Amino acid sequence: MKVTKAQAQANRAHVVETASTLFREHGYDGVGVADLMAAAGFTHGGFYKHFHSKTDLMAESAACGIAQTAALSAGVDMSEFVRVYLSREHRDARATGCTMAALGGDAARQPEAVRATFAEGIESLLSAVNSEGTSLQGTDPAETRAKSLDMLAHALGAVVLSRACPDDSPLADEILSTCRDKILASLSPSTTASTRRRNTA
Amino acid sequence: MKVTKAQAQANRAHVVETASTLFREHGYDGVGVADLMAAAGFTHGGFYKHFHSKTDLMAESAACGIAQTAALSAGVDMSEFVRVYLSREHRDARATGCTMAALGGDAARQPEAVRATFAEGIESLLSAVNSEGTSLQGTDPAETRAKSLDMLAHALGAVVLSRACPDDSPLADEILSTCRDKILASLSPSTTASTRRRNTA
DNA sequence: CTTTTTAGATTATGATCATCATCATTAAGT
DNA sequence: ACTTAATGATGATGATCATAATCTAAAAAG
Repeated sequence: MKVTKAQAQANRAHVVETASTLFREHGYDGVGVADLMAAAGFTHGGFYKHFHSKTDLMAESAACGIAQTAALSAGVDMSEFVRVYLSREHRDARATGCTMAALGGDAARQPEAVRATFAEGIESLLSAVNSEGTSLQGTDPAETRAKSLDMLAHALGAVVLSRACPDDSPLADEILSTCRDKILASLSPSTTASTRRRNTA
Repeated sequence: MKVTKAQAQANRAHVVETASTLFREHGYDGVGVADLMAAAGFTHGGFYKHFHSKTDLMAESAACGIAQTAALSAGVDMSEFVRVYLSREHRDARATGCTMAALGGDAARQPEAVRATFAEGIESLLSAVNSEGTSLQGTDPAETRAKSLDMLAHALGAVVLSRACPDDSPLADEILSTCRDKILASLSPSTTASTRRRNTA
C-alpha cells in the first residue's frame, strides 16, 4: 500500500525511533531488521526503501538517541545532570537512557560511520551540558570543555560498570552512589578542603 | 580421537583463552561457537563436551580475562595503572586489554551468571590495585575502596568513550589525555592546590 | 485522466547461528 | 586384556540473519 509522502517520512522517523530504543536494549547485534520493522508495525520488506543498510540505521538511530539525551540535558546544571545520570532509575532504563552508555561498547566494533555519529553526539552533549553550567562560570572555555568531557566519561563509566553487575548486586548500587558522591565533590571545589580532610582522616 | 586427560584439560583451557580474546574483539554476539572452536584449532562438535552452553563459556572466559588484568595490575601503583589504562596502546588493543572495558556494555545484556562473574572481577581488580597503592597509604579501608572503585569507573568510561570515536578522531585522543590528567590530579591531592589555581585562572 | 513513481507486503536468497546426535578412536579403570 | 567412558570429528537440525527481487496499490506528476 502506497502512503502519502508525509506519512512515509513519519513512518521512517518512527522506524528510527523504534530502532533507537531497541538497539539500546539489546545491542546492535541483538536486533534483526525483521524484529525491528515488526516492532515499528511493518514487515521487513520495505526496510531497504528507507535505509541503505542496517549500518546506516545504526548511525541514524544513534544520532536520534543522543539528540534526545542532549535535548533533555540542555541548560541543566552539571550537578543535577550527574544526579540524574547516576540514579538507579537511569541505570535500570537502558532502552530510554543515554545511548552512549548503552551502546558505547558496541559502537567501538561498528564501521566508522557509526563511530563518527557517536563523536558528534559527544560534542553535542558537551555543548548542551556546558550551555548553562552554573558551577563552571568564570572558567576559561578550554577548562570548561575538559571538565565536562571528564565528567561525562566518569559518569558513563559508572553506569556501564553498574549495569554489568547482577540486578540485585549491592556492588551495582555501591558503584553508583560512590561515583555520584565523588563526581559531585569534584564539581564543587569550594568544599574540597573539608572533604579532603574528612577523606584522609 | 580420544586424548589424554591432561591434554583435554589443556585443550579446554585453550578454548577459554581463545574465547576471551575473541569475545573482547568482536563482542559476545559477534563470535559463534564454530568460529571460536576453529580459532582454537578444533571443529565445533566437541564444544558441548566441554561447556554446557555458550553462556557458560562467556562467564568462564570473562573470569579468565579479568584475572589476566588483575594479575598484571597486582601491586601496581594507582597512578601507573591509570597511565597504562588510559594509554593509546591499551585503547587500541581491545582483544588483549581490559575485559570490562571491552565487554562491560555487552555483559549488561547477558544472563546473571555472566554478570556475577563481572562483579567478582571488579572485586578482584579492586584488591589487586589496592594491595600496594602507595598514594593511598594511611587512608581508611572504606575510603580506599571508594577511591579505587571511582578511579576504575572513571578510567573505564574514558576508554569506552574513546573507543566509540573514529580511529583517527582527535576527540578520541582528547578524551584519553584529558581524563588521564584529571584522574592523575585527583590521585595526588598534594598538588591539588596549584592545579586548581591553574585551572581556575 | 493518464502515467509515473514509490511505500510497503510477500517471498526468496544463501549464510550463519546455537545446539545436538552420531560415530570412530582411544585413554582410563578394572 | 577387556570394558568403560570420554574426546573431538562429522553432519544435521531448525531458526534467524541481512539483503534483495517481485508485486500491489495508491500517491504524485503530467
